[in-house]
Amino acid sequence: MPELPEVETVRAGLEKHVVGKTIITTKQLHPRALRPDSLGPLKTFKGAKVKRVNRRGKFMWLEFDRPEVLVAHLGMSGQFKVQQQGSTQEAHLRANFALSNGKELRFIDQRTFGWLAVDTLTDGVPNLVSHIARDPFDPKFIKAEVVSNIQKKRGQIKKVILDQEIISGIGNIYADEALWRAKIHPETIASELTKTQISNVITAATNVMLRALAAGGTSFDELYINVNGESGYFERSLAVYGREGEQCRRGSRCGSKIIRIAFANRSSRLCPACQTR
DNA sequence: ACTACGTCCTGCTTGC
DNA sequence: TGCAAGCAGGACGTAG
Repeated sequence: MPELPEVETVRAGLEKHVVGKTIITTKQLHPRALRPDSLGPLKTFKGAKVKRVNRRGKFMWLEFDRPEVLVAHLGMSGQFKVQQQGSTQEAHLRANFALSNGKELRFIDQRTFGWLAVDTLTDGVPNLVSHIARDPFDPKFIKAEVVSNIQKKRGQIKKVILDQEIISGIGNIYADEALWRAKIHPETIASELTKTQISNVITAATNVMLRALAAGGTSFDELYINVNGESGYFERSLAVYGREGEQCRRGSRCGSKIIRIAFANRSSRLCPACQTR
């Protein structure tokens, strides 16, 4: 599942492979590939030259030599690939942009939770992204402010850190990992935590995402952009996600097994010994 | 204003 | 063996 590290890997890949290229033709292959509130069709970008690729949380956008930007969210299964023009089409190809260098930028999305949109910027951020909070890697992210905002919330801490309007970039996997690292039970009410505990959660989330980013970056294929959330990091370093029934990795003192509990129609994974309420 | 839940979707896994 | 139910999950709309 693309969370911040995966989206950042895609952003960096796009930056490397499409900045400076001009979009020659566009093709939308699925009705939901474009958000209904998009300011226009994909062909808005015909003849546009890519200037830069930006990101906030899990949202990214391409900027061109014109006011319109292409906003993208990968949803659950979205991918970008840069392939040779005319090469075999992927099964779930949703949109295609022919580039000036003989390649194609392809948006692929099996479960169609992802989307593209034409938008414009206000103060450097697309209007569709203006409600999203800064992520921990944003130079203007102010940790003390976020800690303060989190402490005002009456909801469960996991719900709060998944709220993209409070802190962005964290998804279900990194939320579980961060809470395990900070030894906080996901159902703890945010306002009942100390500032230090909340600060520890944010630090843990930042660190776990940094490590994932490093792993994703090294496994990045030079020839095309392909991120499906399955970087080597997932198999080696996750402490709780996908590890229910297995031993807690807290070292020799904790012999507990990772459990799974229901959370908002989904699941949380945690160590019942390390993460008490 | 805030919270909780349903909805969108496809493919893999589980269980009868 | 075959089929249906369960599960995965981000963001948003709506109901309470």
